[in-house]
Amino acid sequence: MSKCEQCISRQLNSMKTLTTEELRQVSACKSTRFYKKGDVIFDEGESLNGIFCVRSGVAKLTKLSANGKDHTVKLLGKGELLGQRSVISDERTNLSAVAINDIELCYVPKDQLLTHIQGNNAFSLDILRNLATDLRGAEDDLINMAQKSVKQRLTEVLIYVQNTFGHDSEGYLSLVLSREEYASIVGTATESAIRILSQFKKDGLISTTGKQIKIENLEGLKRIG
Amino acid sequence: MSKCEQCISRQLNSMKTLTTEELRQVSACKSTRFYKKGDVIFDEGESLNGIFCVRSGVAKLTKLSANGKDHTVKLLGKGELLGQRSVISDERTNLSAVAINDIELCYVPKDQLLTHIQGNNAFSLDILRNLATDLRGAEDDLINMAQKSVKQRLTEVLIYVQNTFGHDSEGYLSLVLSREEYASIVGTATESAIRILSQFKKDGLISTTGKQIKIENLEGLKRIG
DNA sequence: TAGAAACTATGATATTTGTCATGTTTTGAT
DNA sequence: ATCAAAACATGACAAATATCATAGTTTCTA
Repeated sequence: MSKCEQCISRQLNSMKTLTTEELRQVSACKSTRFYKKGDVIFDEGESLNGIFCVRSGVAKLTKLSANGKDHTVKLLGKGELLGQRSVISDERTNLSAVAINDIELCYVPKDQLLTHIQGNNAFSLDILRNLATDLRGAEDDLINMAQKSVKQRLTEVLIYVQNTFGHDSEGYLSLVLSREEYASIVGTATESAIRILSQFKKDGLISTTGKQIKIENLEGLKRIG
Repeated sequence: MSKCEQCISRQLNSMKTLTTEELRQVSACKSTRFYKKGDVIFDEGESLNGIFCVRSGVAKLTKLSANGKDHTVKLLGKGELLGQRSVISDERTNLSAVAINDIELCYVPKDQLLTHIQGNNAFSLDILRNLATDLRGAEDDLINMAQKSVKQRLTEVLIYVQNTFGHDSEGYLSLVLSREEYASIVGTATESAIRILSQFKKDGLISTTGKQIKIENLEGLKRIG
């Protein structure tokens, strides 16, 4: 099995502050897990005994609402950690994690995380900073949700997906999401998301080939947000 | 000036994990500040050189939107800390803090906070847990905003205000907010908030005397949320 | 305590968004 | 390659919410 010491993802999160010896310990007890598109990694209300680090693929954090739909709170790509919040505050998860495409995760047991938080101040400080940043992001999202229209929010998500996950040589967004998934992120009805994307096509802001989306006029989109 | 060692508010936040000696240090360099209703404690985009701890009164964190209205993200009462997020991640604030009524705050310089985070593991772990809890709260709020109606959100805010800040002997909510402030918390137009509260009155769920609000039928309200 | 300013109230109307229905296209498994 | 399932598309309509206008009430201050 591959070792944490050589893992590139590590550079992207708090693990980068661990010492060689600490990394060796993590490496020794971590396990790698594979999930297919649509697989549930953990469910809302579960107690986690460890955290997950994304090696490849993309996951989403979602919450089921009263009316049966679910809302996507966050997308997570390479290097990002799942479940650290629940493990740190020792609560059950308030969100489910689902694989958006085939995904490879490293699972690190809870006690490893907690031990190094206790023992390595740089590590805990880095996690502290990450949480602070996440919190700021959540506040910003909340305000967006409260103050912006569905069209504006969808625009921002398109730009975010391009910036975060990139596009292929032809310009199509590398991360392919269904209209339903876009709706779940934006917090609207699937039909509304479809309608707005159709309008964007007519306006020449985007083009599509099946589920694939290509941003044709980034500046035009930005003008909406 | 009063000392931190005897401060009751301390019990309510991470300061409770500081040692006697650490508390003495904090106490030695803290200052107490008074603000009147409506005063700005700090502004969106400011760099903070310290954090604030609420001794008495209530503050709100708000963000100005493009259309000139502002959205209230959080209310803060006795013992709660303002600005810790910005100080920890060493970023400018993304929110403004405003006094909702006359308020007394303790100001603790940044370096005190950071020194004790570095030096006292229990302290930094407690702040970590608090941030994790705040993050969960922000995620829950985001989902509420996305999935619930204005009426449901307003109901929840009324119940929250009663549970958090209590009511007087006659049952009126101790924290008096204008309809505009309720609208800003809920994320709606002031007229919508007024209309819904009027409806609640007609339905016997609440009663009002001027700006004062009294919950008459808690169960009825809960049935809406 | 009078008067101004702020706040509350409510109607009329416009806009945004959601829901339901129905048909077409794309995708993926055999 | 074919077929069923999933996803996309669009119209018609309903519901929720915002906006504008206007008037009454409360609060605060001089």
